Amino acid sequence: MAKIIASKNGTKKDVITRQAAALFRKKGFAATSMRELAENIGVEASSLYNHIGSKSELLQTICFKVANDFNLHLNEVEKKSSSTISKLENLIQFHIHMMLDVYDEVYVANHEWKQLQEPFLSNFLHQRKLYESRMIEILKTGIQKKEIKNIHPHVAVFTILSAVRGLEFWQQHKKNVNVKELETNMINHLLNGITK
Amino acid sequence: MAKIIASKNGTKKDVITRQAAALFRKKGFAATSMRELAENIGVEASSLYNHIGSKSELLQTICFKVANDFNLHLNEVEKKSSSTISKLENLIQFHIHMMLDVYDEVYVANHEWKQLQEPFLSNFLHQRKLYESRMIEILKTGIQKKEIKNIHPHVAVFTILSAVRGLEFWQQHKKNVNVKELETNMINHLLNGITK
DNA sequence: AAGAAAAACTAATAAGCGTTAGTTTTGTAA
DNA sequence: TTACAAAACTAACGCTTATTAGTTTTTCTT
Repeated sequence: MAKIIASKNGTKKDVITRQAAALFRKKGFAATSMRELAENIGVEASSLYNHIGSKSELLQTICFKVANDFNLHLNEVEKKSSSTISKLENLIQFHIHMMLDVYDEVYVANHEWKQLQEPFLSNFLHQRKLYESRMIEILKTGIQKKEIKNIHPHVAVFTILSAVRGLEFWQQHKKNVNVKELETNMINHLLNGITK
Repeated sequence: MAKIIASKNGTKKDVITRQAAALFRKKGFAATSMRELAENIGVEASSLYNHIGSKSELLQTICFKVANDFNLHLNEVEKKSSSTISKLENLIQFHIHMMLDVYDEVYVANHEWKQLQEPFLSNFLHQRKLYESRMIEILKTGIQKKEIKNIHPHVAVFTILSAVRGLEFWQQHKKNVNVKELETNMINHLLNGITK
C-alpha cells in the first residue's frame, strides 16, 4: 500500500476522480479525453482502467457523490426541530460552502449531468426534483406557521437555487471578496425578502 | 430561390444555425455530431458544408450573435438620459426576453462558449467582461446620484445576472407560470433591494 | 428547352476516441 | 530471495469524428 496515496490523497481512484472533475469542469465531459486525463495524472490512458471502470463511471461517481451530499444534509435539516428560517439559512449556507469547497464537483454535477447515460440520467433528475420538492415543503410549512410571507414557494426555491448557483460566477473574483461577508449578505438578501 | 426557406425561415444557413443551437443546448457542442445535425435537418452531413464553413463556425455565429444583441441593447440604454433605475429595469427586461425568445441561443452562449477556439474565446470573454463593466458603471452613477443605496456595485451586478440566468431553470416549468407576472416580480425583487 | 449555378449525393480521408489484450515493471509479503 | 499481486506499459481494436473530393441531381435564369 503506497503511503502518500493512501493517507493524504485517498485511493488512486479518488485522485483520478478528482482530476476528472477538474477537467470536466474546465473543458466539459465530452471534450475531455481519457488520454488527456491520463496525461494530467502522469500515466498512460490504459493504466487508468486498473482503477476505474469507464469514463462514464467517473461522471456518475462525481454527480451522485454531490447529489448524495446534498440529500444527506437535507435529511439532517429536516430532522432538526428548528424554525423554518434557520432551516433555510442552514440550507443556503451549505450550498455556498459546497460551491466554494468542492467547486469542480458541484459545477460538473450542475452542468454535465446531461452526459449521464440511462438509467443514471433519470435517477439523477429524479433526485434533483425530489430535493426541490422537499425544499418547497419546508417553505410551505413556514407559510402555514406564519413564519414566512405568503409567497409562491416554487418561485422562492427557484430564486434561492439560482442565486446560489450564480456563485460559479464568483469563483474567478474569489480574491476580491470576503467569503464570510458574501455568505451573510447572500443569506440576508435571500431570506429578508420572504421573512414575515 | 426556394420560397419557404427565403421568406419565412431565412437562408438555409439560418435554418442550420438555429437547429445547431437547439442541439448544442440539448446535448452540448462536443456531444453533437455533424451527422446528427444533418439528420435533424433532413440532409447528409457533407451537404451542410455547402452552406457553412465548419462546426466551430456555427458555435461562433451563435455566441457572437447573442453577445452582439446584448451589446447593441446596452448601447441604446446608455444613450437614453433616463434614471438609473429605469435603465436597470430596461436591462433586466431585455435579459428576460432574450432568455424566453431565443432560449437555445442564449443558453448555448452561456454554457458552451468554452468550446470556442482562439482567438474567438478571448474575444468573447473580453466582450463579456466589458458588458459587466458597463453595467457596473451604470450602478456607480446611480449611487453617486443618490438614486441607489451605497451597495457594492460588483456584487449587485453579479446578483442580477445570476438571477436572470436562473431563468434557464424556469424553461421547463414554463406552463405553470405567467410570464408577465414573473417579469414584474423579478424586476421588483432585484431592484427594490437596491433602490433608495 | 438549354445552360448555369446551387445544393444534394456517395465515398473516402486522416485523426481521434474509449477501451481491451497481452506483457513488463514495480511493490509487498513470506 | 522467491512468489504473488498490483499497476504500469505498448500495441492495437473497432468505431466515430469533422471534413474533403468528385459526381449527380435539382433549381433557377434566360
